[in-house]
Amino acid sequence: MQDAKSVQPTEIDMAPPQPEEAILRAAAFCFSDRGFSATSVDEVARHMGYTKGRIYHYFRSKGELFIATASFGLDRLVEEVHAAMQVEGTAQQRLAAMSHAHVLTQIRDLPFHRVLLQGVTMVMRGSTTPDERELLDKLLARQRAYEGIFRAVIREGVEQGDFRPGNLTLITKTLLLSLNGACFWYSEREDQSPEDLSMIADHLVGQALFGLGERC
Amino acid sequence: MQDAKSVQPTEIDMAPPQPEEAILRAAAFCFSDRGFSATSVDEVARHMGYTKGRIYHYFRSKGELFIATASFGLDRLVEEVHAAMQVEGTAQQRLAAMSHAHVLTQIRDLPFHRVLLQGVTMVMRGSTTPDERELLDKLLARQRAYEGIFRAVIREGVEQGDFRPGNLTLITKTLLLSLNGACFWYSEREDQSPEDLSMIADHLVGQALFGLGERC
DNA sequence: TTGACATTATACTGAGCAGTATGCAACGAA
DNA sequence: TTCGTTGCATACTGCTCAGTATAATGTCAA
Repeated sequence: MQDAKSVQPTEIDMAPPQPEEAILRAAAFCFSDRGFSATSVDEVARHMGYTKGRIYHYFRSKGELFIATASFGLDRLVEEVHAAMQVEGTAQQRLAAMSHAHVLTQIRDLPFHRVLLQGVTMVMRGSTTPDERELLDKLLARQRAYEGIFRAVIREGVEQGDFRPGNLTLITKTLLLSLNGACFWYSEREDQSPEDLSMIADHLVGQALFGLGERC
Repeated sequence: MQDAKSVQPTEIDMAPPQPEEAILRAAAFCFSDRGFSATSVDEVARHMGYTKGRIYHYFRSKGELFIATASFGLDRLVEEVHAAMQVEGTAQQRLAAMSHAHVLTQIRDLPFHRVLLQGVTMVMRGSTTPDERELLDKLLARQRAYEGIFRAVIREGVEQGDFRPGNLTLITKTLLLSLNGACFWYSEREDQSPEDLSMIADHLVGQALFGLGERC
């Protein structure tokens, strides 16, 4: 019927066409649920209704799978926040837009972002191959760069008198931690309409930005 | 020389007199460093220069050890914050004192509090004996109660017009998460004099309380 | 001195798991 | 049709680890 070949399936449809992404989703679910060490590769495979062979066909090790999963989450954040920071306005307004995008992106694909936070740093001490080590370093560098985007905008806001001055690193880290709240306490319960989610995001952004001492 | 028996060794001296506490400290270090699942009981024992036998003499399982470790941290928080909330003054002043105590207590025994946060909830899904389950439930209940103390004071502050109103649960969770920042990014580097620590605590408390919209 | 109990080490067992080897089916190209 | 290649499943291996059994040592009381 449809010419399946002509339409490169770029985005997420009902069934993920790329096996890689299906694996990543299963991995995100399991890793975020039980942690890296407590999750077995067999478990991830079973969660998709497949077996280990499939995973090791696409990923070289459990560690690589973990890093790829976290990386996937970070990709989404970078995309969305980069888009959001293009809005015109004061540093404060841009920071608000970025924060909003950050929270909404996180909530949309919560498992990935839980994995990303789950101590990419802590979880994989030692016991990593050089290959994994390299991937991990790249991921950490990108994470720092992501944080740097926020820091730059905050600095601008401080210089423009929108925010009160202070230790920029501490300010940034505290802001982002507040924004990450959903990763810690959010659980998809009954209702949770898109409006609810937006409300939660509004609240988080509001309290986090208030913490910067905006427009007082 | 000294009559060792007459002086019940209540507090932490150079060498912890209670084997339980020595074990808890080693466990806190290891668990916070590599996570629950990735830490073996042998590792904890080696970290003290002892062997597994010692640990299993005092704790019935690895899970119980983990819960006891987290519990120990929570005990300290409850003690200190209860003391701090006795200060006279507005709700805002009491909350500030409590927050300060919270942060300083955390930094003083960081490994314990990292364990406490390390997803007491997430880390131990399934695979727990009924005994462990019961201990875990008690711990979680106490954790909720601890959060409740903060919520009560915040509510009071809102009623007195010190803080802007909003979803009390979200406000409380965001406040505490901000205060917990040190558990995520603090690393004991070179200097770190008591003054530095106090400065960090001041900053965290300041930004977190500002987020409540105090005295605007 | 003896016996009961507390404390710790050592040795062992069984289970779970990461990673590998191999086989097999489907598919496209020659 | 045949052959190579991709995409998986199945079976196996070696290791790590929680928990246990046992023994050795110390301590205190009678």
